[in-house]
Amino acid sequence: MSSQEEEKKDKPYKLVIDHVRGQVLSGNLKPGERLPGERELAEQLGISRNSVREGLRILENMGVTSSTQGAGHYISLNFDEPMTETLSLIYTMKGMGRDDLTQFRWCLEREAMHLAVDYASEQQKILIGRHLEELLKAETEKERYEHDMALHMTLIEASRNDYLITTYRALTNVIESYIPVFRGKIIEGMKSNDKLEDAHRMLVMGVVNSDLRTGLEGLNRHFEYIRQFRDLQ
Amino acid sequence: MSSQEEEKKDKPYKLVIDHVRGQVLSGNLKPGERLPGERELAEQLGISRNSVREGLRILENMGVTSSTQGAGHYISLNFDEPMTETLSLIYTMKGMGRDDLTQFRWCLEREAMHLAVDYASEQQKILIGRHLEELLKAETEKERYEHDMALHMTLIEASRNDYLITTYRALTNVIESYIPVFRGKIIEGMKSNDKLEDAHRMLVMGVVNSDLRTGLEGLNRHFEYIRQFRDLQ
DNA sequence: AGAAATTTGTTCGTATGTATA
DNA sequence: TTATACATACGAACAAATTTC
Repeated sequence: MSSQEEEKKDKPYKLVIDHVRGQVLSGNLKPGERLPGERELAEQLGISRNSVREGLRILENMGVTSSTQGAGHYISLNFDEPMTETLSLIYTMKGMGRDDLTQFRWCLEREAMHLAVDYASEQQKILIGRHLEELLKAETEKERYEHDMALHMTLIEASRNDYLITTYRALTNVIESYIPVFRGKIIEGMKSNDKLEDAHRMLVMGVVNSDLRTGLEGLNRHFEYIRQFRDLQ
Repeated sequence: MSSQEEEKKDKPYKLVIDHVRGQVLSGNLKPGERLPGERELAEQLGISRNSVREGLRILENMGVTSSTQGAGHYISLNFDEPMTETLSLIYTMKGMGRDDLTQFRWCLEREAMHLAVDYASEQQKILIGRHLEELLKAETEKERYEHDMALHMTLIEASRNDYLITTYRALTNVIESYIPVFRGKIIEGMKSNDKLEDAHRMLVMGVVNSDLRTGLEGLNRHFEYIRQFRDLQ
């Protein structure tokens, strides 16, 4: 017998997710507000408390809700971190290629540069300049890596586009999982290479001076340089 | 008292996620392969079966694993759909703005165009052409919307960049949740507007003829047109 | 301040349907 | 067909933290 055309009875835990999503989207449930108790939800949805918990765990893991023992479940106020973790786990699990990742980063940073020259705050301009200084005088691999990442992240944040920022954060997490591979190739190369330093200088100068042309040129040099290492691989 | 510096005892369900992630990343567990039974996992990790289930549910929801009653849990072979749902739920819940969304789509499609003129397969060229035809002769709002989406999705897929494709798929889902709002404004406007039709024609022509300049021009006209509706809002 | 009630955290037990040999 | 292993789902119990009175 075919078992495909049966009525698809959604699994109980999905009821919870849909219910909460609906409440949030309808504005009925706002950030910071408390959800009904697990037992009450179970009764409302006609499922067991265990199933309710499975659904709530998923929401918690995505960063939509957070729970405190003894208190209850709440709609999250700031759920960047768990969201980033979930996103990056998804990307990582899919096992996508590094070339695609680099290409995608390039794309996002280019867009960010377009926006950053218009929207970067004074504070962000100062910050990205500081990251550049730190990067140039860094002495250990780890320092270089961290200031490099911080510099690029500041560029992205200066775009003030939430999708851009969120997506890039997740990519950064994915890169971390590649580090054992990347480091030996790219970071080591960064050590004594003037080209990369110049690229970073131009990139930052573009943001600070709202000079799109210079910023994009720096970005291009930066990724052209990285691309070399791909070709050697 | 500060409660930040306590030993962070990971919640039981996180042990499951980390365990599976580790097994997948180490190559010890490959797509299609079966996980240990829930009871066995519970014993291995020293937690209860219910906690194991919570962790597995999260992985299932992200599309990393799938389970069949009676058989067991397996590493997914193709987990695009659940992954997309999770991604879009995250985006939706974060409640990001529509302007940011449009800006981000523009960015992704521009990059896709750059790649598509080089990498689009013959089949994809035929497909995107067909979507254009269908779009031009569509009569209902729903038809127009669906062919429009399919056309843009084909462009993205022609880029052959997994990150681009995955991210855009999620965005498409987010858009669906905006439809009640969008439809009255944009789709209605599409009905009798030649500018948008021309934009789509140029866009497709660019992909089919590997003509980057034309493709980008079509893309720009397309999004410039959409931008109008933002300003009116 | 303290006790009681409420709520989540975690586990165990059990009944049921499904897949597989 | 039968037997076994397994996931599914529910219910109950106790621990731990919080809130409330």
